[in-house]
Amino acid sequence: MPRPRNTEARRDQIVDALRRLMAQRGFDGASVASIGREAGLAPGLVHYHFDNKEEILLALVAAIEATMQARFDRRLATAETPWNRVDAWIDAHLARGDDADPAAVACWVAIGAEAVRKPAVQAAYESAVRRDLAVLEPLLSHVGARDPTPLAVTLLAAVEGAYRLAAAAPSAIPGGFAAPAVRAMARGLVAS
Amino acid sequence: MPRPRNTEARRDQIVDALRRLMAQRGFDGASVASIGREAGLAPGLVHYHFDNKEEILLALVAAIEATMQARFDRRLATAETPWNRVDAWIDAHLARGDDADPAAVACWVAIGAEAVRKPAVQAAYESAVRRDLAVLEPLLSHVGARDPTPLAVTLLAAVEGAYRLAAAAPSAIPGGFAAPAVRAMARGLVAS
Amino acid sequence: MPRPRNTEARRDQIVDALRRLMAQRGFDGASVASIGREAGLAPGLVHYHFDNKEEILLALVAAIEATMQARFDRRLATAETPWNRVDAWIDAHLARGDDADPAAVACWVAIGAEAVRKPAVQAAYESAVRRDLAVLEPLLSHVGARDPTPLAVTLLAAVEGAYRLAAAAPSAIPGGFAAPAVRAMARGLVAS
Amino acid sequence: MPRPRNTEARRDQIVDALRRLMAQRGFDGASVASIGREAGLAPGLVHYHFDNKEEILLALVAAIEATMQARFDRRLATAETPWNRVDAWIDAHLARGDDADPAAVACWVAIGAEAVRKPAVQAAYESAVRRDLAVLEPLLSHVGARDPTPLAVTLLAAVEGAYRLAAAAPSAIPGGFAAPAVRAMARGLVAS
DNA sequence: GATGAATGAGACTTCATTCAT
DNA sequence: AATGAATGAAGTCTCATTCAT
Repeated sequence: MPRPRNTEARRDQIVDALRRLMAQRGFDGASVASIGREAGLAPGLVHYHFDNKEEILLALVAAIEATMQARFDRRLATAETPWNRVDAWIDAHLARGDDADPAAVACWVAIGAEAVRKPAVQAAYESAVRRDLAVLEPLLSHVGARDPTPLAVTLLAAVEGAYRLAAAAPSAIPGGFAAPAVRAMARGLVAS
Repeated sequence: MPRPRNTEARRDQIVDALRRLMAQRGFDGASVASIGREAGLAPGLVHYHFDNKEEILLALVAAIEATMQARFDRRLATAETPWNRVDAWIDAHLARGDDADPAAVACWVAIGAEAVRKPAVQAAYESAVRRDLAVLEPLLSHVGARDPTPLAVTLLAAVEGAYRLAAAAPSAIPGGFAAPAVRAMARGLVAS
Repeated sequence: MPRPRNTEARRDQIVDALRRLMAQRGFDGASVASIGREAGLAPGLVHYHFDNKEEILLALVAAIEATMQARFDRRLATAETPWNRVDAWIDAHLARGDDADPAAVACWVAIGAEAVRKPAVQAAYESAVRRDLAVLEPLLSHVGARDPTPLAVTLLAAVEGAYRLAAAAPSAIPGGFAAPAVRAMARGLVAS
Repeated sequence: MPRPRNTEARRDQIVDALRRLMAQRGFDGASVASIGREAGLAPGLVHYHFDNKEEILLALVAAIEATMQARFDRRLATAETPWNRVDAWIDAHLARGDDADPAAVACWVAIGAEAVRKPAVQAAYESAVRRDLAVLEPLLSHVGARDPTPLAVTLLAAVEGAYRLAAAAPSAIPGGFAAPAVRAMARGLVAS
């Protein structure tokens, strides 16, 4: 009578624990033991489900990306005009609402820093960036952008920078500035 | 006949060593021992000149900020029109040239991540952000921006995001896109 | 099939190692590494079972106190008169015999010194003192002491001082003087 | 033109700084640098006047002993009867008044602990004990003690124990109990 | 699958002591 | 005498990872 598999559930628990811890303490600050504790698991179990700590981080990158994709899909479903679709992309990334996830934003900032020095994380981060740009570029073409690539990169840069400012300098910037500002920016760029 | 003080020089050496190491390995990856080695100093000497590792990081934040300020001042001296001055600000942050400092960019990305969880670093980072905005806002007013604050924040976000993409996803984005893109963005935003 | 817990046994091993080392070298002289070595454990294991070095010291205070209590209980069982019981208390603390523990005496001297500057140790030491006095006072009442509190404190002071002299100035005082001297002292004090 | 000697004054400054620091932090807790700072001297100067840290401690033992001797001499000068002289000895050690020195008491407790493991300190401590006993024994003879040595040791033990309790368990014992209690004890012992 | 102990390297930091000036 | 930098060993503690059960 084999014991029922629960690997997937366990992995999710662990990844979620890392998300919570990393948002507050960064990656190095989240010890494997603390991850286990946060997930309600015995210390040794973490390494049963993941080969090493970096694997958990990579799984977290994928999880955050998937969440973001889902947010965009929900908004895209009700978008009717080409500009609505661009706004859906912007809002999926920046709007504050029920499905906003400040912990994920803080994690994403930390993930970017890890990507600088860990090749595997850099690869995952770059894939995420590429996929995001691949989604955005056609939307920009449909609102009339002639050379959508640099435009998309610029919008993404603004998004990533807004994350950083929100997470790392919250009291130096006005709250909620990002989504409308980037919408305006998109229009300005397309017009020019 | 007291030994002459050399603390300032030593501190600079140490801060510079951290800059080099942190660009490749992040803050946690740069051990105090490795900083001493990189600076060519005996292990115990680092803690003679700095109380703890975080102090070195704070000194590095100040140093990078000062460097940036100097780059801007150099460009401002030759700027003749209001838009020249805005471009001077953008180029000081983003242009690639003799005085570009990729290591500082990578450090800055790591510094933002540390700011999320270390109050003292957050305070230093926020101060830097505030000072940068205080420089930029009047420049934007002079090119006709009516509400310069959110505009300045948006430009700064784009700059910070460009740093992140350049450091963490270099092969996913075109090199050198940032300065011209942000110039265009500034014009589009002011016009709208 | 979880690994069986052995924390209690390990903690005892560690506390015992500290007892041996501290008797010769004091608390600061007993490094955590040397404690692990003395206990026959891997270096990192000490901090798995104790959060920090002070915790080991507190456990040692409790262990020494328990040993002393057991010595007293053994003697009390055969004491028949009220004065026998007072003598049982004195001998439990001072008599030299099979169950004497010179290492514990040396440790106790060091513990008193640590108590001066470490609040947690002071609290533990004060508790031990209070419990000891609470045991002694009724015994003194039964031999006719009218105001037993200062009397008990004085006897305890003599005991603590005898420890100090025995451990710190062994060749300046006659060996074995303490128990009979304190017995005589008790009689003299009660009579006066 | 040789610079005027000030070695003695400097040594006193340093010893006094150790007295203050050691009372709060113990011997290991008083770093040479902190001693220099407390004395208002440059760090390197401490080792110019003392070969090593232990030498400072030995000088402190001598200083405390001398202070105690002076307190006794002052009281002895006004003592008229043999019991007055015994009381002068007790009060010099225990009475609380203008010339009481709680810091010295705390230091003395720490010194006893150091004596357990440092031969040179043990030697100094034993000398002090011997000298103290050599002063006390004749006084006890004059009040009629037949075998003054164990009696003197017992009184000294009570004094040393009172120091310990006062410094390490201040709130567990009544303040000011010691001097009268030891006076009573002396009378009880001599009578028995 | 799960548990919790075990391992050993390495992190930051403190410090007594020495030395150049 | 005096100053303050320099040295290098050692200390406490953390941690990713492995292992026995």
